[in-house]
Amino acid sequence: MELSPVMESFILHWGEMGSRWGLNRTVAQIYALLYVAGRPLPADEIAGTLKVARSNVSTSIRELQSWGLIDRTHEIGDRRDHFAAETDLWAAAARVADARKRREIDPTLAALARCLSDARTDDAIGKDAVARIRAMHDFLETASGWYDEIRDLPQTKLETLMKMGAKVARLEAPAKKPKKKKGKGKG
Amino acid sequence: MELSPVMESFILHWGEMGSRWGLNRTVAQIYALLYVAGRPLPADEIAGTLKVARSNVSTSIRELQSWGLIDRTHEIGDRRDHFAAETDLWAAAARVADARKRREIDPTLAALARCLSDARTDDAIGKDAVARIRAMHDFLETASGWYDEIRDLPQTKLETLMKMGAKVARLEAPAKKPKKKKGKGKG
DNA sequence: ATGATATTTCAGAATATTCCGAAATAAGGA
DNA sequence: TCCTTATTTCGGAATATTCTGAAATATCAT
Repeated sequence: MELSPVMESFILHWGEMGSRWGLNRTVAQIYALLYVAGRPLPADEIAGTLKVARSNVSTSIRELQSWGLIDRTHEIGDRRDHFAAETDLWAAAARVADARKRREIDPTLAALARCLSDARTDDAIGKDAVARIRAMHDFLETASGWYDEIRDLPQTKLETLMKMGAKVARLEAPAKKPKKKKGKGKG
Repeated sequence: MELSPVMESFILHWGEMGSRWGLNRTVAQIYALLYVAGRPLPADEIAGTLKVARSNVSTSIRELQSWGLIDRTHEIGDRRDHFAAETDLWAAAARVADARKRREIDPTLAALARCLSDARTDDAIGKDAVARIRAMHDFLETASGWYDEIRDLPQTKLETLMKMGAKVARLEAPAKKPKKKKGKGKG
């Protein structure tokens, strides 16, 4: 596929961004390419356009599939697999978030729980240290639970919720002395 | 500092986790150590406990400071710097989120805006491709704006908001034909 | 079956990141 | 100032990750 200057720039920037979020450059670039392309592309065309090895595309495609970010499609008269990006960005973000939670947060929570259980037979650790580990466990668990609450909301409901959020932000906490409404830090 | 088995396990797991979130292992381990230690430690003690080079601690400390995750303190009669972890996990998470937004999201948004502006003079790119790039830009901008809305909320208000979230989740969207509640993918 | 095309696997090369240790710099006290 | 201690810088070693190209495997048509 022929890349226009802007498409190329888009793909490059997205590759950069992706690599900061745990995907590698090629994986992120492939997603970006499929996203701008707007039509399913076969693996060899991806390799040719991005100038990477065909085998690298194969591996990266597999990774994108494991994140649920692309679909495999077919065209009549063409035996090759074609791949299309998930273009609903809400869905894409939700998939990445889901996957990261499952891969990173959940195992960490389990490890922390194990620490807490082991702490009972560890007589070299102080009560306060255990309390801090518990605080971390509980923090992650709470955040994780909230995530479960909101992950299935469609965009429209999230918008409703966010509007509520703006209101909630303005309700002063009952126990605290209300401070005059001031420019809530805009940036 | 003498590490008990559980403390060691905690530090190791946290290092693992941190490395998946863009911090390197040593950086994450130092944070974990300072977090469980519950008191400020000097750099050489950190190096000794974690068995890493003193210089590595120096570099990692600087990184932790750039994330706003540790404070530098002093003790009388001791010329060395001491470092203490931010133990308020809400604050810590907010700092990391802030920093990542500033370092990753904001520059990406700027790059996308530049793409959109350049697209006007790029006659090789299609209207639909530009529209998709715009969709991505707008998505990030919206998410970014929501983040700004909620980042200053204290935990108590977030809790209120989350309770609302659960309610919002149950309101069916008015415009769309309500689809019979089916097993909303629990896995 | 056989040949043509598509895809995956994998060893090791290329690259990037992390880390150490020596040397340089900074800061305090006599 | 000079000596001592604390910290940082930085070249390159150690390690980890990514990528390639060749070989293996799979799929389909004849």
